[in-house]
Amino acid sequence: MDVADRAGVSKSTVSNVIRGTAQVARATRERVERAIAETGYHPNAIARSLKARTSSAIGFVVPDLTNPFYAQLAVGVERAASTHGYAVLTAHTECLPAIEGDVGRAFIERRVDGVIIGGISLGSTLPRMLLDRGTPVVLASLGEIDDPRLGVIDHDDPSAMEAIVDHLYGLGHRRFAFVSPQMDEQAGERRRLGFQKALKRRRLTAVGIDRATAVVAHNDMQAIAIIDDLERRGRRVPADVSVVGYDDVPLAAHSRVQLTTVRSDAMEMSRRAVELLLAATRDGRHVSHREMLPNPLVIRATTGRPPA
Amino acid sequence: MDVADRAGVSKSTVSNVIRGTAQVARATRERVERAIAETGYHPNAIARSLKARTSSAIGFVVPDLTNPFYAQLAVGVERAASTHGYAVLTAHTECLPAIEGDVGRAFIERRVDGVIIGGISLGSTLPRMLLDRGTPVVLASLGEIDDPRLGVIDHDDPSAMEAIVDHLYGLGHRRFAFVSPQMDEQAGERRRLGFQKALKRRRLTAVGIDRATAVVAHNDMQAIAIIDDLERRGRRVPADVSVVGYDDVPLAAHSRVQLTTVRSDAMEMSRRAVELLLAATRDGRHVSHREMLPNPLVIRATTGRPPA
DNA sequence: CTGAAAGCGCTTACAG
DNA sequence: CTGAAAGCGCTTACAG
Repeated sequence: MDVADRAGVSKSTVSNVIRGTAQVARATRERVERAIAETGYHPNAIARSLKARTSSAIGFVVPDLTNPFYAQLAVGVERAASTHGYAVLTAHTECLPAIEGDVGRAFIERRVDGVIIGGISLGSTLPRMLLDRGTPVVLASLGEIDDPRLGVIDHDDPSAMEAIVDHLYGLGHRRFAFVSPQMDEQAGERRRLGFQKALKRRRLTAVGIDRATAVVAHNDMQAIAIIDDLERRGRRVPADVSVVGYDDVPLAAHSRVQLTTVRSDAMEMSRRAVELLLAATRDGRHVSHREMLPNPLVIRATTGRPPA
Repeated sequence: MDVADRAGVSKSTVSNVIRGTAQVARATRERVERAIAETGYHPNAIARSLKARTSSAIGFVVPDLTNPFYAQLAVGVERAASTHGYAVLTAHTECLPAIEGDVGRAFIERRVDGVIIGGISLGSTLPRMLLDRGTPVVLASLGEIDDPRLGVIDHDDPSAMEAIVDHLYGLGHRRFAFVSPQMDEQAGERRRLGFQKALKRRRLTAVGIDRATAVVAHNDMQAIAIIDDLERRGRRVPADVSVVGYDDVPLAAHSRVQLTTVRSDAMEMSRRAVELLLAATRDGRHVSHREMLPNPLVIRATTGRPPA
């Protein structure tokens, strides 16, 4: 109204020039533009959202931003979303069901147009809660949850685990341990299962970490923490124990780390996730689409022959 | 309206029971609550925001989420904000002025109730842009920008730099180099200045990294990258070159890294930042308050005597 | 204790 | 080409 008064027009006209859609006489438009500049007016996105019934915001739920893999996912999501004019509400859950519930409620109340989930607790009800309200959701990197409405961008964890075990077995290892994530993560379960299947195929069963000559971690950050722990207790990596991670975070390639791991492309993953999500949002439907990204084994210097 | 019809009351009454503020007869309240449960109704926060003229959202701008220090800052901000019922809009700027401008505009249009800035470009106009519109802002960890309306939670970078140089000088180093951040960060400048002052006090001037026996990096991630680079080129740390970081990210304590650095407490920093910001928001004023957090030197294994 | 009315700041047919 | 009117889904005095 302030701008309208100053330009001597109605607020409809101001709206028309701002959105640039309707026909507005040149002189009128210029007067309005001048008034906008003079008043430093910025349209109120909240009012626009209320009317439009879309928030132009998406939710992003992540267990732990402190893990560089998730941080990269967050960066990718934010970058892709903002390119399309969407804001992103980030929620840090630590895979705690109570927090996941709160987050779901908050996202629903704020009417996010869609949600990208980077990781959730085992058996989480969050996706269904959202889906049932008509909010599209895509899962990035956390395994199949069985709902056809979901979008899923994922890796082939079982194959990756097979490749890891194959590599280690070829080196001569026979005593393997798997280290699950600290958090009760959905994805953890699937990797562990893949690992066990790969062992079974070779008529092996997992042993405790202290008896193992090869330790497979759920992700890189954990592998790096395990190396720290082993070395503090006087065991050398890889001379005494081989360690394998998962994700290929930037640090994994560092000269002091040189972690053998599985490469995943968080940037590409999040880019695709946003793309699929926004397409669904535009069409007012669920994503209902799944795709796999390649995740090759990267052999570096934390794996070697077992001690004789 | 749906809930109201089902409960046979007006929407005013529904509103009253939801907000729990006005007096509502027991029987009526129960009918309404039942109707809410049956319909799975969730209030529309957008409409509420429009009416209330507050979004219950804060903005968080960060140069690079991939840096664990910033990731921790983000976690702390999100955790503290959600505790108070605020959502956080995260924006990743890479210290690019163009992006900072876009972010500022987006935050203003979305009417965030305040913004926390973890890092911005040198000479950024973002804080003023926000402040001038009446949006409170607090700067975390990036040095003083001269505006009394700002909230500032910071470290004493000059003292930390003095402590670093003192440590190195005591070890016998005389040829120092400083490595600025890749991004054109505000904070980088101040640390560099502190570093130079500390050298000057000892009648020294900085040399290039290849001639230095002691390298001081703007932050840990950079220090870690420098170690990688040096070691790939055959120089040993600390036998040939000492390296010091800044931040004390979790990784700095790792057995394979053991980085000498300056401790900062991102969690505490962000907690305080949110606290100050929300207090200002509630009172409809700017923060206008600054405080320093301690940042002691942590001596680990990347610093030692210079080669003879 | 309950509800009708006004208003938050926009957008969007529609009439002129 | 321009503006009056209705409506998005809430909240909030205020009357009854």
